[in-house]
Amino acid sequence: MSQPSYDRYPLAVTNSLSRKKEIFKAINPPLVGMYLCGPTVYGDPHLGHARSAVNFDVIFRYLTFLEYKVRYVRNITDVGHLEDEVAGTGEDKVSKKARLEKLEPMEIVQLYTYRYRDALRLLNVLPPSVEPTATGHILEQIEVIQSILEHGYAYESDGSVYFDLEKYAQQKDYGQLSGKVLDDLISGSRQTEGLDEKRSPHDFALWKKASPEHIMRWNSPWGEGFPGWHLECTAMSTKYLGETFDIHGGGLDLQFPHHEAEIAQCHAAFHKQPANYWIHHNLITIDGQKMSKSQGNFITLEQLFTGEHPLLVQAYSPMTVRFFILQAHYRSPVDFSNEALQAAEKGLVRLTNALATLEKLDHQPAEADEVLNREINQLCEQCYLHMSDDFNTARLIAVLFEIGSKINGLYNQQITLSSLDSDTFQRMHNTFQGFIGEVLGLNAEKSDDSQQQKEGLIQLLIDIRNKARADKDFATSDQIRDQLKSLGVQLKDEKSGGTTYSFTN
RNA sequence: GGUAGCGUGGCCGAGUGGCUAGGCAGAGGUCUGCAAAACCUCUUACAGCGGUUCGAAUCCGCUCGCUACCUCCA
Repeated sequence: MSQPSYDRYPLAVTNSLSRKKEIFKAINPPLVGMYLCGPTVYGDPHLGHARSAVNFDVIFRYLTFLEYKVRYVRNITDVGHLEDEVAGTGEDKVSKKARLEKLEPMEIVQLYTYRYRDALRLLNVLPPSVEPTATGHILEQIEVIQSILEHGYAYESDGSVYFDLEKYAQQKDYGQLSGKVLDDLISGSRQTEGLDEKRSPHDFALWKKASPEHIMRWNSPWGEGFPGWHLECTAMSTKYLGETFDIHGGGLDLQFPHHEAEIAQCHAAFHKQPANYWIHHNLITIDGQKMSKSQGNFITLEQLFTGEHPLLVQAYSPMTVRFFILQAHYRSPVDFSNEALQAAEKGLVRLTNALATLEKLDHQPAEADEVLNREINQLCEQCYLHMSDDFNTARLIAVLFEIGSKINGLYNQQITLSSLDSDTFQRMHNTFQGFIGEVLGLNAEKSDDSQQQKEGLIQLLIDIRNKARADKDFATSDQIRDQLKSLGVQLKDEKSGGTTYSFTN
């Protein structure tokens, strides 16, 4: 009967293909297919992985919030990602790590896949609908290669298969995503040796012949080998989302060459574009420099959560990190600093305190204040409008702080609670809770048994302290409050005479 | 060199041709046994120089500074 939310709040997304904001139209609503390039699992998850996962988690959550039915595919790269893609001479990243640590490649894959998932769970990132691996889709990748060969955009050379970029660029529109022209690439490329197999240095491998010592190898029509890095995403997105799907995402650093190659492969194999909307999030910098493996300045998530890193003055909770990431728009660069993390930590406390206060409001409508009701309703409306404007979490959070101030005012009785009508109060309640919890995913951890025990103990101390206060034994009451504070529990004496508490770490 | 982008108040970070977010930090106040939290008030910015305009931080040009991609990276 009622129209779905996505019709009421049309979504604008910045499409990297056109470099413009476009109105999002799903191919087959309410279904939405979304693919995100996940990690290559050969090392510990770091801040950059967190940003990618959190940014797209919120996109996934908001689409779902708007009543789309989203199939969200986020892959795990466990083969084919070489150290030097262009020369094709680099070692496979997973293989190299396995060799260095004297482990089987699949042990490396298993170890870092679990670490990645564990870190994301702490960050309250929802699991994707499908999390496929490259090694689990060798057959599909071979099929894509065969299709590209049949269409004449690839060639076999000594047991390897390469994408014929020059031919493709002559006949199709290459470089639409990155704005790069093949001629520039060729003229700007460095001299490389041992490229006899390739017709052009920028032809990329679809299938690589395995050298005798190479461990990760599979049978194929071209002999034993392994798939090229760009290919897996084409094969897996096609399998689970179709030849053309709605949204393809990834980090800005993947735009070229990875995503450009995906577009070329898809056109060459299926004569279709893979995705209607390409969404790229910006990267995290540290002291203004890109965080990267090669610079050695990256901070792993474990280090961030424990504080054990030379650059960190303290530990930061996963929710603080999540909030820090979401305070900036996904297309803006984010520079890491302790000051910024600390500010985020405090801001998050303010927001979650307001959320707790909301639950304490006992609303009994009386005479309505129209100005106030209109104001609250407008704030609620803005939450949708900002998120529907290219997932602007920064503006959403600003509005949530404003609603939080209203909630505090209502609780302090500086604003008359009864002057809100029932609909407005309900809407404020659902919007505030929904956007903080369901959309931004900033909800506090669920309480378990030990949590309940802890809360019982705190309540006991509060009772003892309040008795001391009633007896004007402030030495005792202050001692309880000070010691609880040093344990990370902040007591607050309310005007009404009761005492509440919150956790400060 | 080619391509893309950025420069906002003490800090972080939105946004936009006129209504000039938000958070953190700082100052003062209300409340409180004292605190904490909350609330109120204050500090008012858009690199520089030109141009378009009734009006620009927002559009255009130039200058300076910074970053990313063009090699692997989220």
